[in-house]
Amino acid sequence: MSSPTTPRRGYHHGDLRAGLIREGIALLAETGVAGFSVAKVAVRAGVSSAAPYRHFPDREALLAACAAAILADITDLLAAAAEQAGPDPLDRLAATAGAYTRYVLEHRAGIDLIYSYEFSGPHHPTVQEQSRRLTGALMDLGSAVLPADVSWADTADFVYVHLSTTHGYATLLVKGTRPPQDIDSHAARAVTAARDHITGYLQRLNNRETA
Amino acid sequence: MSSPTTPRRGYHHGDLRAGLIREGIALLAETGVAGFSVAKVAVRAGVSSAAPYRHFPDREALLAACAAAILADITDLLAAAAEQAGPDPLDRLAATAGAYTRYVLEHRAGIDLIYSYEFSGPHHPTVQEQSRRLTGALMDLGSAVLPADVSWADTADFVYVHLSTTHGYATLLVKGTRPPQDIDSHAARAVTAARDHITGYLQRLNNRETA
DNA sequence: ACATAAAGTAAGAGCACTCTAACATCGAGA
DNA sequence: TCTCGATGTTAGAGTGCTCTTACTTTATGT
Repeated sequence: MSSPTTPRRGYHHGDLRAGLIREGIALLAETGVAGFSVAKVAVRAGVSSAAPYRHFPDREALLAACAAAILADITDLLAAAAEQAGPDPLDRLAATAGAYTRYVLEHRAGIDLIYSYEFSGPHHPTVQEQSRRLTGALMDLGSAVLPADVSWADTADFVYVHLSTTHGYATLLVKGTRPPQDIDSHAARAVTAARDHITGYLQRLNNRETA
Repeated sequence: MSSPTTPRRGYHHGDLRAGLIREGIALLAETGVAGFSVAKVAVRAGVSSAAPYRHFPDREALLAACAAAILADITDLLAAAAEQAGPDPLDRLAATAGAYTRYVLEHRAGIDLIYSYEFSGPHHPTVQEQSRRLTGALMDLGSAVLPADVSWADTADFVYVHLSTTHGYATLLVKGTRPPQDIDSHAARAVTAARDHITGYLQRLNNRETA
């Protein structure tokens, strides 16, 4: 095996499958799901419009592969951000909001995809698996924040709202109804918003116990 | 069931413009922006595929009209929910989260549109105006919750996060990665999440002042 | 060396959609 | 009543996309 990163040296591409996913994600970032087409991805990857069908049975399979790749990237980034945030559980969970926001701002519309398609169904097991990885990671971080006696279902709700808050904030930012600022500033605001939600949640738990 | 729209009385439709918008919103709810087409909307409204072009210059104009109508509906619903919530400002703002969630769950994917297109630009003044109406209403409710000395910019941030949280929660629900429950229950959770964020935000303000 | 499979290409059938052009019908005012 | 503008209709040109078929090129194992 010689260098595996040879981009299109001759008739064969080298690693077209990975190239298509990469260009697919880039196209999604620019045009959203609505503007996605196998033909455009093929052009971007520098191959004929029939070539992708050697690697994916149809358009939906390529979309699913992109969705799975995005989910995997996000999960890795969130885990890394939590790791970098130090030992405090609240810091760790809140940090994921910053990483998520950063990713969404950098990859723009691609995010719609991972929730938008019916990829949650058993028809796309790869996406489903990556989705579970993401929620699993968040559940670990979330349960570390909450008192030990909080049920699994309540933890799931809590984590779900945390993800929702972050996702909503980041996606609305992308759509650009707000004055644009640098990514760092946006990410910091997302972390603050996440902290506010977490402390509000904990305070409510506390009030309930002392009542 | 030939008419969710006004039944045509003869050759002429009666109010095709409004019918197209209504069916456009319904189609968006079913297929999302990706599945939207003028032709399909025309079929749903019971007219030929050329008829819409008497009322809208092109596909984008019809989409914009749908977006504006959705925004107007949401704004009215949020205002009504706040009114019904009573006098307490926190109750009033939190109630908008429930109304928003309810609307999104009932209209499903249509929500993507109002943020997704570049309708924020000056090219679509109607959408822009409805968008301002929505944020204006939220700003009123938001500033009533916060202490009087909070700046306009900080209030805007606060309101933005409130909307983001709600939007994210509702849209993730629609995409259905969670076990489905009745709308009331989801709306109630959205209100709780909004309250958590609001109290967390207020607590942070308080801590800052007493520091 | 050579058969074979994997991975590309060119060409095109078939389809849905956008939008235009020319014509038909209806309602309303002179 | 009669005409005219608004609002429908049918027909179709043009575009772009998905996916198939048949062919070409390259990598690889024996």
